[in-house]
Amino acid sequence: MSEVEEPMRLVHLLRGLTVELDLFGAEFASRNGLHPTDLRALIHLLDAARAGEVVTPGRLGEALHLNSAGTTGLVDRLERLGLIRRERDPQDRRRVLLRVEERAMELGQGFFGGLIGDLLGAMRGFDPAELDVARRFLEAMTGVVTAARRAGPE
Amino acid sequence: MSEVEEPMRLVHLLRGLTVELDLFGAEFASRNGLHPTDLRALIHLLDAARAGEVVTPGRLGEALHLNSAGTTGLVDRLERLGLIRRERDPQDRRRVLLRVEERAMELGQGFFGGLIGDLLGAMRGFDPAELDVARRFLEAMTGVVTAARRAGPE
DNA sequence: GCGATTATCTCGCTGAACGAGAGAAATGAT
DNA sequence: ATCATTTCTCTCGTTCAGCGAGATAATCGC
Repeated sequence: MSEVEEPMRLVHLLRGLTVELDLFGAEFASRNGLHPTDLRALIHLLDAARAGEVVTPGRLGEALHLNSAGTTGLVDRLERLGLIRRERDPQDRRRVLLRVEERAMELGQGFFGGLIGDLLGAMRGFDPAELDVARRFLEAMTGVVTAARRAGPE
Repeated sequence: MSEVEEPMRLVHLLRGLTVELDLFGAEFASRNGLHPTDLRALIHLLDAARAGEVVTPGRLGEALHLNSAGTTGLVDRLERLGLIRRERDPQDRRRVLLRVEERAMELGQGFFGGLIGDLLGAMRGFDPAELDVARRFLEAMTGVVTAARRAGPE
């Protein structure tokens, strides 16, 4: 194996990993009557809820690159599924706050819980120094992709 | 930082990385008038072409989890875009072979080329032993996700 | 040959997401 | 204070990816 092969193999591993994660999410979504977009929205809402942030339809649509009409449809869907609740903001009554229901938390737990546990389990096969290398590596790769995205894929 | 925090941070890094890669792909796709499915199909076709394998609509649809009607639509789209060409298999004239056009190769190069170069560049900041750790780490994580997917997300 | 199987495509439909724009509430200038 | 502007959400009508059902055509097994 030459010295060029090893990094290239890592690139393919990265790609393969993202494909697997996507498929995992897609299968979970379809089992629960969710569309890919719904799952992405749910993840975003749960992240925000955990960070103690308030999400409005506008912000959600922005995060998912949906226009306002599509966002309304998405919020309607999530509300119909009992995952979120609309609530007028008393401070600024133009705004609607999206409250995450208990059911959404449970669903998120079902999605992430098991997988995260397994990932953490697999990480126990690495010592702290190795995990630190992995962290630096992932940070470096994420930085590259983020930068490339900002610059715009040519 | 406790010892539990570090692995959890790695989980979030992994997730963040896949999100960034997805967004990168989605932006590239929409810039070129492609749907997410079209890009996934293109990647699949280019991979197969590089491996010297022949792809038929049936196999492509299977890989992307589309039914036959959806697959026909997808192939129509790709053909209309001049990315692939339909060709009857002379051996088994029920089958159609999907030939990848030059244009698709160039498009794939535009998508992967720059990003891969940047990723390889960033990897030069790691010595061989570290890259080996990263490889083992990614393989372990991929294994977990693949296994979880087969078992079925609960 | 002839029925069963395989591979692809056609038809009609559903629904996610879009563009355009309406409607309500807040903000700022005069 | 009032009126124009801006902000936020939602409605309407449309487009199009993907689905289910089934038609069509070629191959294979007996």
